[in-house]
Amino acid sequence: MSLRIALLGLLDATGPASGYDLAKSFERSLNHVWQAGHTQIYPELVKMAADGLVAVESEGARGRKLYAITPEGASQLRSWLVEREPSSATRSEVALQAFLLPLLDRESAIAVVERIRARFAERLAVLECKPKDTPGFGRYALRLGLTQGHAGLAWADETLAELRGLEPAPAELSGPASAAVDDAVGRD
Amino acid sequence: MSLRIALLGLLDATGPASGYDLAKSFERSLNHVWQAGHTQIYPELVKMAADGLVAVESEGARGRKLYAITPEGASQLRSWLVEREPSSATRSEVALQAFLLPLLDRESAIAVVERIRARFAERLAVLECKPKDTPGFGRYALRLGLTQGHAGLAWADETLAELRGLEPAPAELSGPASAAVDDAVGRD
DNA sequence: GCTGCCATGTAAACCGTTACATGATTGG
DNA sequence: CCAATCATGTAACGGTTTACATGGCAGC
Repeated sequence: MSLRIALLGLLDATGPASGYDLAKSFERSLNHVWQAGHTQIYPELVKMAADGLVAVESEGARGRKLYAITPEGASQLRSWLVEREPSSATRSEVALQAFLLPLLDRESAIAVVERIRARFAERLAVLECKPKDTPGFGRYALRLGLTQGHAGLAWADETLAELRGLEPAPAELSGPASAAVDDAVGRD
Repeated sequence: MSLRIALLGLLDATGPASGYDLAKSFERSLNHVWQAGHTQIYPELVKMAADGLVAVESEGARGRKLYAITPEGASQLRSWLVEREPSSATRSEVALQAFLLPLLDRESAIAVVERIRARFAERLAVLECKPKDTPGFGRYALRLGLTQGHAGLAWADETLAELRGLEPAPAELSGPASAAVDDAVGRD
C-alpha cells in the first residue's frame, strides 16, 4: 500500500512522470524514507492505472509513458495521509546489531559500534547537503531524518565511551544461558 | 537472513527454547528492533535445523520441541555481527507521512503530526518501563530506542510549533507541480 | 560501429502477514 | 465439562529483491 502512496505523492507534487523518472525521484528524495526500484514501480503503475488512480497522459519517445495522478488518486492520497494510523514497526539491522552487542568481547563490540557510528555519520552527511529550508516537499521528513541521525550518533558516542571505560578484560563474552541474561531477556 | 540471526541470538543468550518460547521472546524483548510471528518462526527453525545451525535437543509434552544453538550456529552468529555491514535502509510509514505533510492544509497537517507524536510517546512509554540498567541483553538496543524516541518527540514538537506559528490561512495546500516544489524534489 | 546510458519491462526467489486449522492441557 | 491458554503447524497472498532481457539513442 505504501508504495502506491509514495508514487501518488511524487506525482501529486511534481506533476506527470514516467516510471523511470519516479525511480530516480525515489533515489533522490525519498530514499531515506522509503525505497523502491524500477522493477517494483513499473508493474505497480500498471495496476494503479487499472484502478484509476493514475492515467497515461502521453507516450513519448522510445516507449516512455507519462503518468499523471487522477482526481481519484489525489483523493485517496489525502485520505491515507489523514486517516492512516502509521505502523510504528521498524525493522533495523543496526538496532539488531546493537541488541546483540553483549554477545561480543569488548574489542569486537567497539569495532561494531564504530561501524554503526560511521553509518549514521554517512547518512547525516547525505541529508545535510540537501537544501534544508526549501519551503517544500520532503522538508519535514528531512528534518526528522536529521534529528534521528544525530540521536544515533549520540547513542554511538555514549556507547563507545562506556565500552572503552570498561576494564580491558571483562567477563562479558560468549557464555550461554546465565541466569542474569535469562532475566534480562525474560518477561517485562 | 536477519530473522535467523535474531533467533540464533536469542538461543545463544537464553539457552534452548521452543518455537513458542522464541515467539514470546520476540514480543517481549525484540519487538522494537525486529518482529516475527510464530508462523515465520516455526518453518525457519526447521530450515535452520536442516542447515545445522540449531538442533532439537529434546521433545517435551504436547509436541514441544526444544531447539539449541549448535557451535556452527554460534559461529555464524558472531561472524554476522562482526562482518555484516548493516543496511541502513529504513522503511517508515511515519517518515512517509512526514514527507507528504506539505500536501495537506495546516489543520490536517497539525492533526497528522499530533498523531505521530502520540505514536512516539507510546513507544517511549513502553521502552521506559523496561529495566534500563540490567547489565544484559538488549540493553544497548533499549538505549538506542530511547534516544531515537526522544528525537522523534522533539521533531514532532518543533514541527507542531512551526505549523501553529503560521498565519491561519497559508497558501501551502494542494496545488500540483509548481516550479518550487519541483525544485525541492529534484536533483541533489 | 561500439560503448554507455536511457528506458522499459518479466521471472523467480525470498520474506512477511493474515487467515485457517488442530489438538493438548490447565483451571474453574 | 467448558473456556482459556499452550503449542504447533499450513496455505494463500502480497510485497521486495535479484537476475535476466531488450531495444533506442547519443557521442566518440
